[in-house]
Amino acid sequence: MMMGKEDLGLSLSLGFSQNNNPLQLNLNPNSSLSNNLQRYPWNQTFGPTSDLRKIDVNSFPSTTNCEEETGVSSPNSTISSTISGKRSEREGISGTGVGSGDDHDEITPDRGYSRGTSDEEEDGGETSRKKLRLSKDQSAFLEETFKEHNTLNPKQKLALAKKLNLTARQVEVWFQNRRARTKLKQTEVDCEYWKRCVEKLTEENRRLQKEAMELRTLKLSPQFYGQMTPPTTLIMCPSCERVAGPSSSNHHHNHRPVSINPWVACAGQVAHGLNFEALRPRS
DNA sequence: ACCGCTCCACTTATTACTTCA
DNA sequence: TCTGAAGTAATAAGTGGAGCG
Repeated sequence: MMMGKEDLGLSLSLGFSQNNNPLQLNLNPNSSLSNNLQRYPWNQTFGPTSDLRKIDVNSFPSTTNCEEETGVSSPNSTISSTISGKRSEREGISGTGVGSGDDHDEITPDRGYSRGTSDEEEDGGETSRKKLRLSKDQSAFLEETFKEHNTLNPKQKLALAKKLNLTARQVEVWFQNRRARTKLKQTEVDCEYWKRCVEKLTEENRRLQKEAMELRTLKLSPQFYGQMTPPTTLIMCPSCERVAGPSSSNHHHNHRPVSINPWVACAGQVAHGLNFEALRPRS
């Protein structure tokens, strides 16, 4: 809110149909992202043309093999990462990283950060975890990659990591967090949508209740009741589902009584003008 | 059954920023 | 106007569980 943060560039899908969204999020709990994407949709790693536009190289250590240097205690390695069981089991101890052929860039036990600066190294013995802030260029590149594919296969991950001078783990974490942010954002958008639906329905309900009350009043007053036309069956056009009064003989279709389903839209319209399409968030 | 891997949900820690006295 | 503490949002990273091959 008050942050001068760079825009995340969340080109979120604001619609519910997943057909026309650049960044669709499947909120169906039964379908995981990985399933949606058929695991690894982009069959290749980054082409040679996808260069690193202005990556802030100055903020990186000169070596590109930062991940291999990690046998030394990284200034950023933490208690939890050293003590921790699971993660080090997964990525560290085995040391095999991803099972791809890229043996150079495999994840190493400490998952050392790539931007260790001299002042950070001062507290080499420190156990508090230092948090890396990705540079703008790194973030931008990750963001663009994410726009194309929100998951990475191991090769792509490694290639991206190499490109950005990050560890594969950092790239992985970034993508995980990014997916989480996207999902959260989508949830917020959905929430807004349903809130507006409820408001609209409440309003409509109020209106109908008022109308019913008026009708009841009319019915109870004999002077009006006597003049009223007999109760009529609401007639709805089966094709366009518009309510047509019995007198509207000039309607373009044949009429027969059909139950009115207020939820069924006809050409974007819903009975009584309740149009939920209009409430749908747009991207 | 076990293993290695990835993903997600939840959480924590850190950083960058704003506000205010 | 400057300054430092407090508050806040964003986000990198840790952790554990589930699912899959």
